[in-house]
Amino acid sequence: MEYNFTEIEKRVKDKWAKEEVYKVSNDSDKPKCYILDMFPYPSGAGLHVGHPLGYIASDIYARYKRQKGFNVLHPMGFDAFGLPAEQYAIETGQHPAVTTEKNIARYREQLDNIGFSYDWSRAVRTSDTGYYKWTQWIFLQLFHSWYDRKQNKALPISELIAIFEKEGNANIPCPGDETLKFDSQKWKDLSEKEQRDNLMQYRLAYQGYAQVWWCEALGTVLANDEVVNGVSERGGYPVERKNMRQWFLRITEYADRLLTSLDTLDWTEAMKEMQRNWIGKSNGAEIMFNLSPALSNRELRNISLSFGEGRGEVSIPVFTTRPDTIFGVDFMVLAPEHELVDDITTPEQKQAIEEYKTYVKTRSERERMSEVKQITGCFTGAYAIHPLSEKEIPVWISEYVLAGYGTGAIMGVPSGDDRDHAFAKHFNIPITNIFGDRYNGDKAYSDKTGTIEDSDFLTGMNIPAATEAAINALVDAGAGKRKVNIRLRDAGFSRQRYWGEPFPVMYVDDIPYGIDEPIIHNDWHLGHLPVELPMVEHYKPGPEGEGPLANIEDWVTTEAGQRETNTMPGYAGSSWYFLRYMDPHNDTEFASRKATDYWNQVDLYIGGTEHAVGHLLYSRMWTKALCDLGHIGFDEPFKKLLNQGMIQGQSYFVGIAEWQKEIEDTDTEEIHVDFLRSCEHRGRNSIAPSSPRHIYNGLEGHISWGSPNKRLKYGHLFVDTKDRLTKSAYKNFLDFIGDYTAEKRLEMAENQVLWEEKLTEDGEQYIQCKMEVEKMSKSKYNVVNPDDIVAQYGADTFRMYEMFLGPIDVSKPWDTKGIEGVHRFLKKMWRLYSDEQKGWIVNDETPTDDELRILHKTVKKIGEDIERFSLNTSVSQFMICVNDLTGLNCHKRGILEPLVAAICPFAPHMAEELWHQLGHDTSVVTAPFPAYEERYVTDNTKKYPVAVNGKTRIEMEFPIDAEEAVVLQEVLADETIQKWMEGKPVKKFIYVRGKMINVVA
RNA sequence: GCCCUGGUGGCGGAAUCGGUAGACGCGCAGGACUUAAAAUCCUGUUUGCUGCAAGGCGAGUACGGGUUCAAUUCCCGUCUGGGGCACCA
Repeated sequence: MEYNFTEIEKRVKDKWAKEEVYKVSNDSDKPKCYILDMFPYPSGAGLHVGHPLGYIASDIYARYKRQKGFNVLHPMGFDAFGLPAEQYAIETGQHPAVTTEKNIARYREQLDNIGFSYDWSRAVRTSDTGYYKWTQWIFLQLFHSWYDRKQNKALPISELIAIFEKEGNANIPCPGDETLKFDSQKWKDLSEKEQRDNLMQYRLAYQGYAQVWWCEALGTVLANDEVVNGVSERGGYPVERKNMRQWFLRITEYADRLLTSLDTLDWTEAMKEMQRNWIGKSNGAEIMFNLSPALSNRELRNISLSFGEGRGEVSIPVFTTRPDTIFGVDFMVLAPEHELVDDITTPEQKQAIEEYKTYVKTRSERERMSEVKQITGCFTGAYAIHPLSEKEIPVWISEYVLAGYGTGAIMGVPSGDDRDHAFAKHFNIPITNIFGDRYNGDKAYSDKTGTIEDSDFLTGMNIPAATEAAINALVDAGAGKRKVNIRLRDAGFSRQRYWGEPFPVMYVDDIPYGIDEPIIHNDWHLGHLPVELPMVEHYKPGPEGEGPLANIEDWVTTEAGQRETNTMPGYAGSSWYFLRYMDPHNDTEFASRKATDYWNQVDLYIGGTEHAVGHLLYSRMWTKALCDLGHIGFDEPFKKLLNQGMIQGQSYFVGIAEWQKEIEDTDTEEIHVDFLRSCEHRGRNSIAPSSPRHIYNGLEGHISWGSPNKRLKYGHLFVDTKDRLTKSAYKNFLDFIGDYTAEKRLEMAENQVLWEEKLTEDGEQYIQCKMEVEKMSKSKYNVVNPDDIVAQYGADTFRMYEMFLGPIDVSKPWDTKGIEGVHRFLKKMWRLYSDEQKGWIVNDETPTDDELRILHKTVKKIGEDIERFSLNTSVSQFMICVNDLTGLNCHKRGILEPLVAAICPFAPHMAEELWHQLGHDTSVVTAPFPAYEERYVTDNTKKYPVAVNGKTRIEMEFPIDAEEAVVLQEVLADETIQKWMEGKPVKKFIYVRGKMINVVA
């Protein structure tokens, strides 16, 4: 019987479903193992071959662990709220719930097709009310909490109120507003609104202001993704930054813990490094620059900031990591949004500053950070006084200083910082050199070595010493303090959108309350979770850029108060979903403490690096907060993290031909290669210089091919192995596109294509295409659907091929060319068990030592490879094993039965079928992973490469336990070795047991 | 721009802790079986020089340096592909 994968896989899948083999219990004597995939966002494009890469790897690991005797939790679900569904709703009028449902059904089908061992009874979707009820509940816990910096943990806000009533906030610095100070009496005298405003400055979920992309024409707030080249993607309307009241999560309070507990995690160093950089903790100083009273706006005298208060002037704080360069300050730069800009600008500069600010409103943060060559800025007319030298320093604004980072102002040290240097050069600001000969006037000296020069009392000191001395002097002068800065910002948690979790918040007299607070909860039926997302007729934004929910008057206005109309962002649901899988149907808690204690941390989490700082940082914070508040017993969600690389698509491009008639040299005419009509234009045409003579429509002319920059849609389906589109493939392409009548297609294929001069090996005309590797995406017409591959080769081949492509953490383009080899391997393995003519051929003969060695070495390597996630080499090892056993003509049960159990994680369908045919009633899924015996995997001799002076010359065989003296003697006796020694004495003899031998002459 | 990461035959990749570079697979070339095809099997396949041949000599892991008896692996610099940069998920 031959390997009929279609029939086998169907039968096996039905069996698994019927017997519920993947159902996981929370009660087990076995050790637990929690293996999780980052759940997908179910987009309309469906699953493509890139998605399953990580899923297959985790599935192999999960199946392996299960066979190794663990109780394995391996769930899957859907991150179902999000912008694309809403965008699609805006375009087509279909409700996101409907399209999301459809997309999830499609994903589920595609996932099932690949044979994953998920316990689907535990599946979650973030958009289900039964799920987001608990997302809202967690939000309320954060809202009702504050962060105690002394105990280093989140505590209920009620405890904070008790402290305020007793002693005010003297001992509790306010994270939201450093200047906020009150004693117990003052607290008690505050109105309800004032008290709650103050509490808001402490809450872990709080309201503040943030800039968003505002599009006047669309009347809506846009995501970064929806802004392309400074205009809205939809419609191309102008956009600008606008300040809006938003919800935030106070993740900055967790910065230190997020940083230090990274050390407890088994993540790649790169991933930890990215998180460390994102948190961006740096030591330095905050330095106050007072405005020069003589030269700055006199009305300012009454304005003052917290620090530097009492100096009677306006002061601008800056943060710097290089206080040692304080005498190199030649100018100051404020972020254009800085709150003091309007106040300090002189009347003469007012107009210029306003114009500049208008320009900056159109710029994204990304552009402002990355476009370093384009230097812009504007002088405010104000001057600051250097805190130590008392020199006057011009105050500028520029887009390269961001409002959200540090204090939103910097001291410009052009001789020591590249961007400051470029700025000073561009605006002709004189540069003070504080690095002596190391600054040459052309390029800033930004190295952190050497001494500081021409800097008063710092002159001659090295950088650490100068840093200390500078800080001390600034502190003495009352103009500075030591400061630790973090780059991490509080996370914006509101979206002016429809398709997300509604906030469990109501406004009473414009004061936001959690709906579980007495004012809402006690008197009305409204105080219960979930706050369900209401149905809407349309997705138009509300007034003033509010979300679509603001349009539903009946919903917004309740007896208890006005509802919050923002919704939560995509990462809300995904920040805690790993907990829900542990107890997915619990309707009294987000998950029982028993369940979270049992499953505990995720033992292995697999997903893409694109989530390195977003999702992974927020879910770590949520976990810590839930732990602090006593809801779970661990404060890190993902013990081990593995990143899968991206599978990219192959896109094909063709050049447009330009044809120049022989008769009139100047008159060029573009040849209408009609299929190019279905190609998307990309970039500019450039005409190749060569112009071979060509006959087209009976006229002779010159042809020049443009550079290949027209996208050949779905090119990957039609080109041959040499990236050529042949005439016959072109006909298929036309049929596939289906835009033309059959006659027209024939006409196009026959007459309207300019084929290359040469023919293929098979004598066919063709066009040479150019392949480029791009992200696999529907919009690039290069997606490959796993269903097609599974239909053609089977799920087992697909699984093994995805693994065989290379290490899971490396990105690579999808290429089907090698899949035949993997498929051939499975067929070859099948033939060890079943012959096409003879049928089942497994016998009960006693295995030979050679056969046992092959098996045991394979089992050992597979186990080790899975443990270190080197799944591509596992596949190779199976191939070697099957090749060897085929060579030995081995059909023995003693060898082949363990082999089935070993390949089960990779090719579960085939394994199940063979297992059954081997006579087992139970599923192979529960069969123990075979053990290996040491005696079959160790060799007692080793063929050593023998090198002279590092160059390998011969191979010599020695017992594995050979003594060095014996080896030395034999090696030196060898003729070839003697020849290469050229009679010189042995300087050094290197014998690494089991590895190699090197003689140094 | 900043942070992270990759670069090895015609192609995907292997070499796990510094120890024989190119395992395994694809592709290609030649052959066997077959009326034929499919399927299957066998041989060769980094490159240059040399040899009738077995073989021999040299070069080679993006590029340029360095450390070492020995470097794909460690260090410094350069080029280049990919991901992220706070409202795509």
